[in-house]
Amino acid sequence: MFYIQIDFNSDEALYMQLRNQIIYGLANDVIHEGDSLPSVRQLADTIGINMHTVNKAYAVLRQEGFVKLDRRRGAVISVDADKMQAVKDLYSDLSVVLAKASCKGVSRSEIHDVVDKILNSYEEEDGQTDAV
Amino acid sequence: MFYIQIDFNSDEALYMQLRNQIIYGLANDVIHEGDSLPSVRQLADTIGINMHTVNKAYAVLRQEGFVKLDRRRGAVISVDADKMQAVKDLYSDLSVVLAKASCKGVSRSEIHDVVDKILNSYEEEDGQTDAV
DNA sequence: ATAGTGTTCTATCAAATATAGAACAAGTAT
DNA sequence: ATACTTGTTCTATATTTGATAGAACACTAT
Repeated sequence: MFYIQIDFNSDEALYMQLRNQIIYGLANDVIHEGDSLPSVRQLADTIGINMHTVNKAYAVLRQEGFVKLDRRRGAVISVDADKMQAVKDLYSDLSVVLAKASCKGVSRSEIHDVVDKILNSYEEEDGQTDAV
Repeated sequence: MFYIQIDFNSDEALYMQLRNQIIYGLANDVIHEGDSLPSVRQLADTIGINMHTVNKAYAVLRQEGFVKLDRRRGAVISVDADKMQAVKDLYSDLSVVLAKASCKGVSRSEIHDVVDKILNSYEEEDGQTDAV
């Protein structure tokens, strides 16, 4: 298990890196709805971090509506697609980022190009690899 | 002085809130190239935080190429528009945000709409207010 | 000279991060 | 039933970050 890359020299918190990696996996169709994530202990052992750090990442993902907890199957991918909330979150997440880019002279069309480039990268990835 | 709003109950660091507010001011044309920012001590006193916290925000803004230090005028807005770097930064800043939105079912066109909505809000603001 | 720039140094306190070990209720496997 | 695994919760500790504070420095403006 599996594709997750953790950078121990990063200034980003380990549990946040882990959360992000799982979201990337979802966006790139490497992880799918209904998949079981490894147990907190197992994943912690695999990537060499503490159980509680993985648990925190899972708790965040649950809070954000990406996983649900099935007592028999552990943490299961179950995306709660609250569209209204998602658009709200997107708006606040983008505001600072776009302001910064705009100040730096990145044009509207260039911003749209970057967005498309990122979105296209999801579809180019093959989603058939059984990663978990 | 002036439009800056700090939320002491936010989980976001004060110096980062301050940095963001100044970038918002730039994007919304409330602060302009060549404007002097208040001194670290003065701004700290105005918004009720420590001098070193303001200094850290200024240091970050300098590091990111938004202000330069003029010994006679203090911190002066001077946007170093390194387009290549700005697009790179935009790309990495957007990757997690867009992955999250994409997982939540926000479509490509909806994302572009949010981007345009944010960018349009900059142009709607009048930039004639002498804020500093 | 006096006062004001940003900056740098030490210091302290609170909070966040990561680690560790132990235990719990619930479910699975044998 | 027994043993094991699931996420979760509790206490505890070490490290780092964020925010505060006071002092001082080199430089500039008046």
